[in-house]
Amino acid sequence: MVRPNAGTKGVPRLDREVQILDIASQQFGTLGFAATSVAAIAEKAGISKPLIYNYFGSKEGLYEACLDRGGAIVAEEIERIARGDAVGIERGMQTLGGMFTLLEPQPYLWRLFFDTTAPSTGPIADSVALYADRIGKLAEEGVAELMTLAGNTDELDISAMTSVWLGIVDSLMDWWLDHPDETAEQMIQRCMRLLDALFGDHA
Amino acid sequence: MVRPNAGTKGVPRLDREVQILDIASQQFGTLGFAATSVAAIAEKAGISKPLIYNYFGSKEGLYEACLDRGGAIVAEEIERIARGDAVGIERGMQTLGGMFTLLEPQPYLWRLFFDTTAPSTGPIADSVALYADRIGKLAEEGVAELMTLAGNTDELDISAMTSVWLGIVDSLMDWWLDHPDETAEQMIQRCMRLLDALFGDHA
DNA sequence: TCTATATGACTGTTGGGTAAGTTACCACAG
DNA sequence: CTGTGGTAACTTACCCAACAGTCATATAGA
Repeated sequence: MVRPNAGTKGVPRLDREVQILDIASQQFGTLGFAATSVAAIAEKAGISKPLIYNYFGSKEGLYEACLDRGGAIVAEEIERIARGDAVGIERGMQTLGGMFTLLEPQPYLWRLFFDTTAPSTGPIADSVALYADRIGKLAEEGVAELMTLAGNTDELDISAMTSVWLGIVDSLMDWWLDHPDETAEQMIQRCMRLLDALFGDHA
Repeated sequence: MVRPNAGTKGVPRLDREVQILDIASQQFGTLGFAATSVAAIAEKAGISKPLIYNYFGSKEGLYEACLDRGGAIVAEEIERIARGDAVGIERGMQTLGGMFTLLEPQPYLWRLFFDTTAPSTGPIADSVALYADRIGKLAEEGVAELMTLAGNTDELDISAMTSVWLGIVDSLMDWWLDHPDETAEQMIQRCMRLLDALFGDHA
């Protein structure tokens, strides 16, 4: 039987993997794990489904690979900023700015770590937890610092405030996805203005 | 053929509908639309799947019914508070308090309106949009008020701030779901303390 | 007997995952 | 400079489980 396209493209595995990860990250990040189909990713990449399974083993394996690639750069950037000497709100703003700059071409990467439709058990949950924890830990550390300065060291308060902070970052990333023409710099300026509106000396 | 249970329960339709809506709302609200299966709802209710289809027509119809029931009370409460004379942060805190009190037994109801796994086209999207808009409009109105007081009337700024505000409510509801022993009153007190930590006169 | 309440058993589709084979290319023996 | 065998890249066609949705039928009570 004639299979006119089998094996004829000759794209090296590593190149193909990068291409697949780019497309998969975008799909997972915008639609969520559950709503993303492997077949759709294959079609967007112009290849067949089995090639993806050959390279990544399973849908979860593919998601994990996306996480590993995206998580590394995001966590490193946040850690870099955490090593600086900014504290409280200032540290928060620096972190936000770092995220905007880092994720300028692909704000959806942020959502990989907090996708509620990802499986909550199995190896993927561990992997998600790893990065979510790594990011969450740093967030919690920053929040705890701020709260301590304000004289509040209640653990549940800190936990709730961390959740709120991550929710704020989340919603800003969502908003950015809905306004793709905004540059990172514009987002940073906008956040400054929002902060001003909250903390400026008005009644 | 023997069907020992068919038609023997004699539960009036309205009672059954309420029971189904209770269970469905909880499942949709905690797992999301996509991850919830009608069969699972039927099993939890101790009835069969066709009865649900008989009463609600489709999975989307069931979701819509959940929305209508939940949306009505949530939107009304927010509107009630909006009619009051609180403005700015104060109005925000009152709204939060109202939500906590209203949703004390079922914080997951909040998530029905902002479920990203719900279909984005068709009648369900309209229904979701209806309530999300109704809630979003009031949020935007409150945010615009606050921003105007601070001298900022930029539309995109207001849009972003509204998104952040809804994200804050969202993350507090999520946190509450993870800490089911907290009472509404405790949540309100906690939010007060978080607000203090942010706006108190510390360095 | 008529109607509301209810069900077991089915269908069709979607989507994750797989088996088996095809094509191109490269290394190397003759 | 040719065959020949191994391997990497790739595909078609399929399997199977989960799940939305349906049909025909059964029970109980007015």
